Amino acid sequence: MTRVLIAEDQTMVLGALAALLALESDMEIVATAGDGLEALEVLEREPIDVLITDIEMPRLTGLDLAERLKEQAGAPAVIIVTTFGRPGYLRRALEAGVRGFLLKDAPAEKLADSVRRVARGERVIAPELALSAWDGGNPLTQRQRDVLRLAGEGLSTRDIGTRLHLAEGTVRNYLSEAIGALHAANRIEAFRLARQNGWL
Amino acid sequence: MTRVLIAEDQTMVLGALAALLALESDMEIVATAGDGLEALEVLEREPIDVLITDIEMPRLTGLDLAERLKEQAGAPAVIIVTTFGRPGYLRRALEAGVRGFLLKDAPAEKLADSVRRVARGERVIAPELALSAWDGGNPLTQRQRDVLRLAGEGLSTRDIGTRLHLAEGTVRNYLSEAIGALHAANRIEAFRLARQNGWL
DNA sequence: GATCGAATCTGACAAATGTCATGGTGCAGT
DNA sequence: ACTGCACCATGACATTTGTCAGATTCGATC
Repeated sequence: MTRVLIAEDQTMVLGALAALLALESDMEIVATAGDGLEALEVLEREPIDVLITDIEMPRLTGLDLAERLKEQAGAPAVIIVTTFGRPGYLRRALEAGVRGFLLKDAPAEKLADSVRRVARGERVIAPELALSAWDGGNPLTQRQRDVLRLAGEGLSTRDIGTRLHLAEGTVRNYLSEAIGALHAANRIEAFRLARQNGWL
Repeated sequence: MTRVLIAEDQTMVLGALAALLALESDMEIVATAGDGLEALEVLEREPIDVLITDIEMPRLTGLDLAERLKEQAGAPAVIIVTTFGRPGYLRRALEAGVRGFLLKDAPAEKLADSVRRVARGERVIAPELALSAWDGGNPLTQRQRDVLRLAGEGLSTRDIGTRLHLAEGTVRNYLSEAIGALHAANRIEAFRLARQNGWL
């Protein structure tokens, strides 16, 4: 009997996924969690074989969760199930020792199948992403990311400078570099590209 | 026996929702669809009592689908199930004669319950949104929306002008108006605000 | 310890963006 | 027919944003 924990912030999707796996006679849904912190609490008091988790959740994301578990002995095998196949996400997940990485676009049957594989020690990576993981890392430096993230919220150059304790010219420079690195035309496009690729 | 059709582009979520409703003995999942057009095809050849649909889907969105069905006689009752509780979405849905509007944040049991209610002719609106529907309509004019949408993709003023056959000054003017109408500081913030509220 | 490269900062200048004043068109109410 | 009002459209002007050349720091390599 494989003991499963599911973490997902959209309650309806969480319930639906639980219903889906509950149909499998060799699995037991021990508990469900609405975010990463709840999942950690469950893990403290229950032995879990496989943790299925979304990435984008409040308080603690699935990636942060996986990174924390990597340190611990006796941690469960982790399967990430996400909407967004951003290369940066997959890369980070692999570095966190995640054993499965699936897209919500994949057929539903794939999930139970993946749980069994991962429980056996295998790895399961969404095939459409398997290649993209190694086409280079993040093209942005730390500062470029900082600045671009704030620009994406609609802050002006001046406000970004104030927030990061930088001169306006410096902020513009980082933005310009980021725009160049991403082959974008302006800060808006640069932000969209970086976001799409999980580089922020 | 209530005959149900589900439209949702994330295959795994689709499968999970189907599994969830299949547990109910008084419902039959007649078919599932990956987008709005597929749903229309099914509706042509199968009698359906209740259509459950996501909003953001490729090719034909759930809102467009609902608007088309409004015209037709013998159309099914429609329940929208969406991630985003944007006021503009709810307003448009209500105008399209939708009978249910739920968030994916709602508990899973709520779904089967809602299907039964709308099948009986009742309306089901996510309580946290019921109020927000009437706090004023869309503050943007058609042209402001057009321009803002393109600006949000990262196009320059010049490119937007070319695309819409407008002078650059005109484009800047609409953007300026939109920025003012939304109390934003620049086009980026304006885009974010408009998007969050479903005004695009 | 000299050299190189990468990342962090900055200001001057050019280009794009935001504001404002103005005019045109169509439509509802008088 | 006239008035008021909302929306569409434009160009002149001021401000913000993007580019570029260069200075500084710090760690890796020879």
